[in-house]
Amino acid sequence: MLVVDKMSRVPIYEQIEEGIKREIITGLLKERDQLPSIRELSVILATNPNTVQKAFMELDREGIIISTQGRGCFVAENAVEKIREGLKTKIDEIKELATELAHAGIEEKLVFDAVNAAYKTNN
Amino acid sequence: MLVVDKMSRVPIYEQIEEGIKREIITGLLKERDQLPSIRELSVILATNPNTVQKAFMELDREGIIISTQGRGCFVAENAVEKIREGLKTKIDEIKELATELAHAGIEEKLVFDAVNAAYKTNN
DNA sequence: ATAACTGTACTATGACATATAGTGCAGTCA
DNA sequence: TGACTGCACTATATGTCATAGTACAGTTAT
Repeated sequence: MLVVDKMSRVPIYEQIEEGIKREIITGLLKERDQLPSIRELSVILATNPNTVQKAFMELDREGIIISTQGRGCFVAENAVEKIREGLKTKIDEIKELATELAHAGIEEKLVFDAVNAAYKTNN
Repeated sequence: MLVVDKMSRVPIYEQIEEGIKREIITGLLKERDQLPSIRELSVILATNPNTVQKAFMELDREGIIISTQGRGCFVAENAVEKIREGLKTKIDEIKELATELAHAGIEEKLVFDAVNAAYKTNN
């Protein structure tokens, strides 16, 4: 279920983006599926339509959803692949964090364990 | 050498914080060393003294530096340890990122390789 | 004591991002 | 035609960040 945390420091529109991506990745939303309308989702999430629109515009720009005036928004054909490509930048983020930890003298094993734990509990 | 990127989305005061921490971790700044004064550093970095002050206040709050009125700011006795403690939260960040990658079906090996590369180039 | 340095504490301002509110227009479809 | 859709605006409020300036208090060397 898609939820947003208004207390979070990460912008609501980004939370919506990530939430949609997650639902697509987990298969809760399938390719070609229709998304709830902007107005509808804004009611569900208790946010402003403009905020949802911003999230959808970004997803459209990334080619993850296709929005057409009058019809609605749909999950793109190759959405999963697109999301996976985007996620690879997260590997760079991990690399950056790992570099800091290496500098700080944190043992590599601790980092490996963390990664392993993440993968063990999500298969 | 401590530098700040004014174009970055990460606040200058945070960049200064991280920069000081890095200089301490790498041994460029040793415990009990005196830091440049707020005004001096603001000139070096071409920023506002208030921005440097904000960074120093935070570092003082974390117990990484000791600032005393009239004397200056000094690297705390156990600064390295304090920084290392703080860095362990970065492991959690890695864990979170790895979880997303796991969900997305990115192979664990790619993540391991990234971590390994980070450690290989920083020993 | 004085001067010159320190950190610290304010106020004020501007820039910017985020979120909200409201209105209107154009496309789609039953 | 009517009810929905996305989309494009303007306007406003808020919060964070950075800058600018002033002032005060503590330390140190002279």
